[in-house]
Amino acid sequence: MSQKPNYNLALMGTPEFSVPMFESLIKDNDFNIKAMISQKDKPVGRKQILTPPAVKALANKYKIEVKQPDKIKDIKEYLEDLNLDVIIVIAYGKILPQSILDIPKYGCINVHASLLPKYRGSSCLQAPILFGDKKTGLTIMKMDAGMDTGDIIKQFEIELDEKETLPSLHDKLSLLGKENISQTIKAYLKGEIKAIEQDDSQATYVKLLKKEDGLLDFTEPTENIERKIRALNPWPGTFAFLGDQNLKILESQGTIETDQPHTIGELFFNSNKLYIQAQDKALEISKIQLSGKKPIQGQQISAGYKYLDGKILTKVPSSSG
RNA sequence: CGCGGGGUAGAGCAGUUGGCAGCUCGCCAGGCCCAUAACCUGGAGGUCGCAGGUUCGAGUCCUGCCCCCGCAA
Repeated sequence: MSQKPNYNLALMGTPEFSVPMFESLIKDNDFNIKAMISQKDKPVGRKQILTPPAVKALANKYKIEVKQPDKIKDIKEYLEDLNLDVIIVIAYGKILPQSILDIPKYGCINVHASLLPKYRGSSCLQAPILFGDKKTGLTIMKMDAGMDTGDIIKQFEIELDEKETLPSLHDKLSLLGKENISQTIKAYLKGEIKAIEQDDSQATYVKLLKKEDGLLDFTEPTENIERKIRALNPWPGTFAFLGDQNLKILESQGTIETDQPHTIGELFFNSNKLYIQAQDKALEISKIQLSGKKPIQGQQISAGYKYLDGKILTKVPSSSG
């Protein structure tokens, strides 16, 4: 097995999601990883500490050269000199121009966390939870100049759990990719798999999520709110306003039919559990965080926050608590 | 010096104009019950983040420091 690697690769990616898949490619002796390309270090947290992207630690571990260009075009010549067979792109965060896509001999291959052509775009992990889908998956595809429009090499499906959350789905798909990426790409490069065009008529798009997408509207059905809480935590988070302060709702449990009338958006306790009244039913809230406080859950809520009983959550801050 | 909230019993919180440190839960012991996350009785558990200052007296007022968190990114 002391063969020389068959293919020269460059890896492009940024967050934790890419790491297991990249590591699996790095460990494969058929691949020679020439470089890793990632977004620049970003300021993070209250103190704006410059933090490197997750893949950078991986690159350092395996002594792979890392480039973090302002603009991808800045490293065009660098990439051309690497004599690449293929570039693997996983959650890089930017759209690649045709001039870059053309560099590797076999083009660029992308791993996208949805069953394309469904959920093209940025929030493909959140979307299936948000819409209550039964299944989602990974698409490995050949990239073209459009956003997630390239020909499909192979897809892998998974079932969504009823309690699926963003982190749990993230980990499942990341692991699924880790197990399959290496052989799928090799099979494609050897010509054993033929990429198939996407059916554009079936395409749907999901936008990049913003902070305000996490604002909860209790005039919606309970079911929607419950999904939203599972789909949007920890980022961008789900919240509403309690007076002028921000109340994060981090986890919910089951729903109950309310015999007593409650106002929409009203918090109340029932058997020491906290509920929020939505359009049709009330939703049990099992983990919350108030501004300036740590997240608390379960019994601790009724222990210290009994005063929340009867308070109304609103979509806009108001001066009176 | 970006804005703001906070550190009090194992956990979550309250503590008015300075005057014996409290609440809910948990924990320990006992009781009740066919039974229980229910209920009753009793109990343990605190250097009130750290240091200094004002005062007859500081959780509370003043100064400095450490730590945690929300907004913003």
